[in-house]
Amino acid sequence: MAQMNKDSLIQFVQHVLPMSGGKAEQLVEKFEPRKIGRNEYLLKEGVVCNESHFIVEGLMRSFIYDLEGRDVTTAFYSRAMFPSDLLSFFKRVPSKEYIQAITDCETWYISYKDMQASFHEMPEFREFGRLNIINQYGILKQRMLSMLQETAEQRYSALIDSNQEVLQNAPLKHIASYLGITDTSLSRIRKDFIKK
Amino acid sequence: MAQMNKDSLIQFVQHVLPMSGGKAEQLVEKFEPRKIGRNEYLLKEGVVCNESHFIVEGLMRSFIYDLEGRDVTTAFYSRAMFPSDLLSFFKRVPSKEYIQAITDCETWYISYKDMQASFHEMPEFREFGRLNIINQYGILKQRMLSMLQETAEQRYSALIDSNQEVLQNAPLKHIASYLGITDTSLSRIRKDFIKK
DNA sequence: CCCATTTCTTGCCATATGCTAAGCGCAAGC
DNA sequence: GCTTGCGCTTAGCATATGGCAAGAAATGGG
Repeated sequence: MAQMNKDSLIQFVQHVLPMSGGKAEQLVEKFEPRKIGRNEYLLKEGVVCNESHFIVEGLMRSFIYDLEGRDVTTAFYSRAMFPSDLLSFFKRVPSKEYIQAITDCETWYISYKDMQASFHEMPEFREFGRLNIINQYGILKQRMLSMLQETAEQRYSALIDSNQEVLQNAPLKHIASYLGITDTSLSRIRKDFIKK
Repeated sequence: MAQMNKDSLIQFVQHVLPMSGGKAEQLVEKFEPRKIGRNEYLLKEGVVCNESHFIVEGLMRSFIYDLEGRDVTTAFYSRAMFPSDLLSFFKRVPSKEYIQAITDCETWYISYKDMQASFHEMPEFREFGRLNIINQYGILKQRMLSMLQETAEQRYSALIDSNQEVLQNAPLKHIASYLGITDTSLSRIRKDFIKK
């Protein structure tokens, strides 16, 4: 396997918490490369999430089965994002959701054990970790707001503006459940959309 | 002003991260009491959130004005919750939302500066802080899921089951915008609900 | 290459929710 | 006591979305 390049991860760390390149390299020292094939699972329901992945290339989604057995997409993850069940990872409880690769993916990952060790050894890592969680929270909150304020069509419009990759690779029904509507409705919305 | 009792805060800390009572007392040493009157603002848009409050008694809500100028309730906060704009507090950016007391409130609060100091001095405080943020994330995620999967009526039902205090003190229009519907719709849902 | 499956679209009708406006009850202030 | 404003309900109609089903189009596996 060709040696993967850590640059995107290092740049991401520096973007979250400004620091020297050398320090950033030190922070990500424990991250290991991984390739995940299309349709492969990164995490399954009932399992404690034990790794934190950073996506270099590819697209993933997380989903759950609701009470009626419907597959509900809870998030999409593409380049420079961390697909994981934060609750499961940090609280060491079984995951309630699945995470699956939509396309072939390449990631850098670190185990829970190594992350805890780095938390203890490097104050910058702690700070990076905290800011990263806060950012996840911010993303989720923004999405919550869009559910409260916007129509399904507006949410769809925002999604294709912000993440073309999802549109091109994820099947319509997964996008629909992510937006909180049915695939039928999304198909109609898309039709109206083309006219404009 | 009568001396407020720190027990509920101490118990909360121990609940989030099990530790001895003495250790817990040490953790919350920097928290100061505060009384907030009905309708008073804890935080306003454009201001950097500088304090983290723990509610001992009372009810608050956070809200924003959307692009059309509508008042949208983003959260309710009651006993043992932390009303704050996490993003503003930890990233030191201006808040996008308001936080206002619905009833007279009593809180224990700590300043950003003191919290940072405690983070550096006490590993347990760091761990408590991280778990606390993760828990906030979990609450938000759960609410996101309810928006994706449940009808407005189911969300209303869940709210009155879990937080009677909101129902009794918050005006219907604020509950409605929190649920993502109009006050008209909520009034109808409530009517249907009584029949059952 | 063919078959089976999945994905997407569309039509029909039902239901949920929004918008506007009217009306009622209640509490605050003059 | 009266007015005013607010909170809540209700009605009529418009729009958005869902449920179901059929069929077309694309995809994948042998």
